[in-house]
Amino acid sequence: MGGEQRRKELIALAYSIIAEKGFEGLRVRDVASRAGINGATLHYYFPTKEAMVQAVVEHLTEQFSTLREQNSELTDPLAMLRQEFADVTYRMEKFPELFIVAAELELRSLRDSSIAVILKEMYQAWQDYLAALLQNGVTQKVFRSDLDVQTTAIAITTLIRGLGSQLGSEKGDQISRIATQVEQWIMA
Amino acid sequence: MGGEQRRKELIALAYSIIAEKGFEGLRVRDVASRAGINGATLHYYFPTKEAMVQAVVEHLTEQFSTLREQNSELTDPLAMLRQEFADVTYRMEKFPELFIVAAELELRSLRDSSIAVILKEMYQAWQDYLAALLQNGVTQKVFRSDLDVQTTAIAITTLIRGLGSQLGSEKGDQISRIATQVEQWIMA
Amino acid sequence: MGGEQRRKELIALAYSIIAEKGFEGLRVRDVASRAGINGATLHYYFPTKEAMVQAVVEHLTEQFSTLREQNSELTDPLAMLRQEFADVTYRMEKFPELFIVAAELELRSLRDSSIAVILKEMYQAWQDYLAALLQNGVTQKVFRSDLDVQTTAIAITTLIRGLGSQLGSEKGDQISRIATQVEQWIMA
Amino acid sequence: MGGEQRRKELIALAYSIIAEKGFEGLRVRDVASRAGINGATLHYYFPTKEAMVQAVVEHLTEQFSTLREQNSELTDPLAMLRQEFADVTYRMEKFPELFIVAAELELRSLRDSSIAVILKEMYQAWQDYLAALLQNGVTQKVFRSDLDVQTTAIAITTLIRGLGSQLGSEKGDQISRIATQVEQWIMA
DNA sequence: GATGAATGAGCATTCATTCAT
DNA sequence: AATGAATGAATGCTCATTCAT
Repeated sequence: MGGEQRRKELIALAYSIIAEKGFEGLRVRDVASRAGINGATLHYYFPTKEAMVQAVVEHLTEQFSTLREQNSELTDPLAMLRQEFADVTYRMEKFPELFIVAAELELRSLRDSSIAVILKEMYQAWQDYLAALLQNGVTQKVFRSDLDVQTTAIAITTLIRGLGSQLGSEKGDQISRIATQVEQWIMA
Repeated sequence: MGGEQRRKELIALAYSIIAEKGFEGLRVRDVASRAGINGATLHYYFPTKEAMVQAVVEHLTEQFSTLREQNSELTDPLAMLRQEFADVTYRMEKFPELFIVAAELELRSLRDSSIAVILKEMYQAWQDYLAALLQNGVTQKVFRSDLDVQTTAIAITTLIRGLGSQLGSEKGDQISRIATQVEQWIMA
Repeated sequence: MGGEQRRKELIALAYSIIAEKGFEGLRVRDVASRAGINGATLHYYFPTKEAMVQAVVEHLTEQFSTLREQNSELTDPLAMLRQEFADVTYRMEKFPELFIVAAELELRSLRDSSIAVILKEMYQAWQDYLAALLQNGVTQKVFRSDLDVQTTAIAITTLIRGLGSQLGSEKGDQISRIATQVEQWIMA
Repeated sequence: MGGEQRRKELIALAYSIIAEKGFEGLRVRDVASRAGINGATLHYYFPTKEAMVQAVVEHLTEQFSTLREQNSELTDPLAMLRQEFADVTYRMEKFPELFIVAAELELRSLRDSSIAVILKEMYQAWQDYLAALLQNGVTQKVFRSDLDVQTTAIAITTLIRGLGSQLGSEKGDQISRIATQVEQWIMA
């Protein structure tokens, strides 16, 4: 449908405006004008600004889970962990908005429980995936036997989330050095 | 000075409002009314809202560097690292706003370079302190010899910053578990 | 167009408020409420108060040059000069705001060069017209041969501008007496 | 008295601010700060802003009548008229604020009858002086016999008032050219 | 005389939202 | 689907004025 297409366009535009200017700088009119439509028309697609934001949240979770689905053929825990870091590095360079918008949403989730729920779910899935991966590595004796997999999963996701929302041109280097460190730490 | 006192009160109030509602929810009028004064009176202390925010930023950096100064008598690297985690845990429980406001500022720093400068300085001091601590530990053979101290310092600060701005009742436990893990990882 | 109509209405209302209360007394809200619309709606037509004022300036120049265009069929210099005074008298009685707003703008032009430019152009055209008229009269020996036409043109326009912004019920008489004097002075 | 001195200083400062920025730009605080005192202190000298403005009006009338008193020894009508133009030229160059503030007040007098009264008195005195001068010249057959002295007096004052509030670097030349013209016109 | 602190009323402007067309 | 026009409720900020000290 043309209508559904436009809706998606609007969501993507709102998404990039949030990345650019934060939630603070998100204006219904701006989203509309970037799409070449009238501000009033936008309300045809979203009854309210809040509804648009909700759609952006959903958009983010989709973006977030896109890559993981494709790498499911790997089985080697270390390779999978490395792939994880590679994914993140790739996304940080290609789609830095992803991390910025995520950070904006995390902050917002402190006051908006509906966002909190969705975000929690999103990050939980990531953590679970990592925890399973790590557990697998422990079982295969690739990773050290005294590893607290749950805590490590939390640590890795938190680390990555934090790195993502920080700025810096040498981000790619940084993350690869951190990846190397983490590997060293958890390897048997 | 009565005037200076009120100024500080206003900064503290703005600070807590930012923690509660984010920058998005910061209203000059709200700060004023919480202080029991007229909105116009606030402009007697701060010519502009932006000036007030700047004062809040300075307030945050002061808050941030308060505790570290007191623990300077320690010399044992491991004890110092543990103290670092203990400090953070203490602050997260007693002054969770600290981390929330910091996270708000981090996001804002993406668009406001004057904030970026101050934050960078603030975190850099922390990282330098940690790096020195870790290096000391490596030299004393308390920490493993293949430790990349710079990267580890970045990892630890990023980890803590990330944990601080996440919510959750069991935060204290989480951080102590992570502390234990990190210890295990970096010890010789 | 309904929209263009309203825009003109707003300009006319701002124009009369300036005539009534001066620039000092011009309030966006007042203009809006006289038009029966919300203050915010006015900003739909003019992005800023300053833009509205600019539109008023343009309105004034249009008003100012309206009559002259109609009298272009006259050729006798004396008749044309008399017509000029008659025009002014007519306008002073029918549209006294014209002169008051013009005087307000003249004062404002001392600090706002964009207004200065427009006013200068407006008055220059008038002076040029008068100078040509006077020169014609000199050539035709209707006016005295030692007449400094440029200076006289300046004197007459300045005189009229000054009279216009002065108040007084007997203005009509005054101007006709002055007209008679000026005639006497410049006639051969 | 030191107090009376300061009062005069404040009036002079308000006077120059009006010349600079118009009534629109007159701020009690600005006047005070230029005098190096607190805005509240100014209210010790003037109960209200309006009272200060009234004092400025009086100041203007004093300024206005200063020069005339000194030239009373002249008796030749033509010399006196020339002196009048010379005075005006001198003032326009040395104290252009005089004419600007006068123009501001003229406009204000349209809405403030108390100012209108004072201004009318001020200009009337000038007109009366000029009318007497002209009448004297007619009697002495220096000026043409068909001169309408009242009207001419009005015309000359209006002309000068108008020239004064117009801007332009070549003002001095302009006024002397006009003076020459007027002389030519009214001489026998 | 002078000031710091406070205030109320007001001001231009912004913004999400509504609705007839 | 789309828009022009409108609105109410805010928002940051200004300013003359007040008053205790």
